[in-house]
Amino acid sequence: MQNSEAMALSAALLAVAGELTQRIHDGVEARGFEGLRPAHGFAFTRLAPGGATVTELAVHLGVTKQAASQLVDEIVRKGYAERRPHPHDARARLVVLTEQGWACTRAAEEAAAEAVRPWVELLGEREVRALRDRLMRIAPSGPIKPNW
Amino acid sequence: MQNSEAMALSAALLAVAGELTQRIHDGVEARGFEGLRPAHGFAFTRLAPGGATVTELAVHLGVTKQAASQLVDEIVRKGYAERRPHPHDARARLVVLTEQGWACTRAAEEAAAEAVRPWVELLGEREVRALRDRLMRIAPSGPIKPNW
DNA sequence: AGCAGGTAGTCAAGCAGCTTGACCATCTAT
DNA sequence: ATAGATGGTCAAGCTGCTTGACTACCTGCT
Repeated sequence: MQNSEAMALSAALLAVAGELTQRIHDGVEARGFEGLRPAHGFAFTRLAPGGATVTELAVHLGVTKQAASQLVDEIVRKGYAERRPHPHDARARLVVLTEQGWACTRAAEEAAAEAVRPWVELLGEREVRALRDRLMRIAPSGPIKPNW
Repeated sequence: MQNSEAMALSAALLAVAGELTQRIHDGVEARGFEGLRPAHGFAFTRLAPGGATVTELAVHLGVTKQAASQLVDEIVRKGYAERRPHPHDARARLVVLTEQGWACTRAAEEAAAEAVRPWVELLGEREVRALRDRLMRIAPSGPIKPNW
């Protein structure tokens, strides 16, 4: 594959990602969850399964644990999560979503579906599923680095 | 398309975009262009065709013109671009890439090709081209908002 | 021609989110 | 039992962005 093709692919991917992020963020706000940034959303996806420690969150977000701790402060203060004692480690605290946190997560899913809808109209559902499958095969499992 | 599917697609897209950004950035650095951030790369793509004014750059990046001006200061100081008088407007200045700026752009293309290579090995060139075509059809023309 | 309002760019101050560094409490391995 | 590693927080500092204010220049209307 030529360099210029690779660059065109990269540019398109980044442009789509940027717009998607914006649309999901706007959709979440429109549903009444304010004062959140996209980084909080990335945190929610890590917290959702069964909670996580600050350090785990820091690894997932690709930031220092101080930054992660500060982010947790914010979402706790706003009522989206709470710190509970960790069941197996007295040093650690398990950060889990509150009911409001779950509601926000569901709102994000709705917003994502809304953001993707124009793609379905343009490409068809079959093509969008194909896109999803290809992306999922090349998606890394490492940290989500939002800082670019 | 279900909400959960849309969310999975979004997550995969953002993860891939994040990793791609990181790889291109690393590749550019490995080729000897240091002290640059991904945002500079987005600026270069706007400057490349025939230069741009600070205000045009600001719109493209989705930031204030003050921030864009500051970014131009940086890449001028580092020798990647220069400010020339605008041919038709004495208020404006046309920011154009220097030879070093072009060299950096070529390095970014090489890095992009390198970053995409594993995808080609995994999916095949035909599939990656299909991915590119789909993404280009849904890519917006608006500002690249790197701040998420 | 001349003036009013809009636009390009810069200077200055402030802020938000991140980093590095230091520290204590607790866990784990020897 | 003790030494080192790990989870978390406090504090200070930096960087890239924002808002606000200003000058120089362009454009359209009278």
